[in-house]
Amino acid sequence: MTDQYSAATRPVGRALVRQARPHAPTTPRPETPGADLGRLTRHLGYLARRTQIWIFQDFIRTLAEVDIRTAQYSILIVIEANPGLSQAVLSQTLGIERARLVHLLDGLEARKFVQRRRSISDRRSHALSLTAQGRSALARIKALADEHEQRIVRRLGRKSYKTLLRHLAVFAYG
Amino acid sequence: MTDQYSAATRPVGRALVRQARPHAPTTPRPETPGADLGRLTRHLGYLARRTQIWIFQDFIRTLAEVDIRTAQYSILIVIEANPGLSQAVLSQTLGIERARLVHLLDGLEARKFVQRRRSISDRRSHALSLTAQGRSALARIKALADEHEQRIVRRLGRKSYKTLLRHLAVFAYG
DNA sequence: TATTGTTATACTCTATAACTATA
DNA sequence: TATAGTTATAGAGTATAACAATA
Repeated sequence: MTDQYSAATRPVGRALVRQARPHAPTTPRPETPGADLGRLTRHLGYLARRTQIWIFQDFIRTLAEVDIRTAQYSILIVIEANPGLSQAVLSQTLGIERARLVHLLDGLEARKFVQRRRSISDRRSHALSLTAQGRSALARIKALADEHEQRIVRRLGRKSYKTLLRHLAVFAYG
Repeated sequence: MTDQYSAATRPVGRALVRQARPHAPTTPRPETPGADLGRLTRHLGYLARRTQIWIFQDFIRTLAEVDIRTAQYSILIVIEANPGLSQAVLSQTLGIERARLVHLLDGLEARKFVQRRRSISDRRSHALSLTAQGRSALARIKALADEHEQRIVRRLGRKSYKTLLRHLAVFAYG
């Protein structure tokens, strides 16, 4: 499912609001809420959701120029770190449904960022790898992702940022 | 949009896996990933996303018996804290699109948890409030939500939990 | 029999536009 | 003109089932 406590996305830069891009942020802003949130502010899930939305909005805006969104980014990074891995393992690693992964990889393959080759050891599975073009694109993509991350660091302060990175790790691995 | 770095939901209790409930968790598990996540573990957005998914799964499972999901819960709580507020303000407060809010309120009204009355001051808007039945249901709902929250506290440890609550607040308000 | 990748379907949520009734 | 609530539609993401090829 991935339901929501609150939901929605947000415009930060005004230049991008009301843009042609489908699903670009335009919605009600989380900040300075018009009414009392009650006990929601005592739910970690609510805060995690608002945080995730805020960060993803910034990520998407920052990487709009290379037309890469979060799921695509995570796929490129994991393939880079594990060349030759199968779709099944990639699906398991990122928690993306294998059915959905098919379409995401179709898109990245059409853009010549990713290659699917038949595995020699198990001919049912595909060995995934980045193309030269994919590696080259990824350099720029990572630079933009770093820019994005630095914006978050500035927003939180380095100390708070580090603290969060450390304490949230339990949910992502280990 | 609300795109994703990684995505997906997860079964925690095995009893509920492969259940009839639509969109119940069944997907690949984040924990013990099969491959290297690379720099993803250094992105706060990735960690926030995995955290949100983990927590929402637990919330949905815990409140399945009262058939309340995260968005519905947040609406009930904010109406309770701000009786008489309008849909516009509720939308702004929670960051839920007003178009979507209409359907969510339709459902809660059909269950007699929520009431829409014409505002006297501005006849365009609705004054929202809980019904007696809604208040009574909310007592049970809150108890289950507290149970859920305590499970997160146990998972993280109270100190880590408190730290996260404090540091994530910046994204949700202020 | 079980797994890999694929296709298909249904449901949820997000983004937008257009409409009505009020202001 | 503008705003509140509503309706409708399209795009993204999630959950499932079923199928072909392979193990």
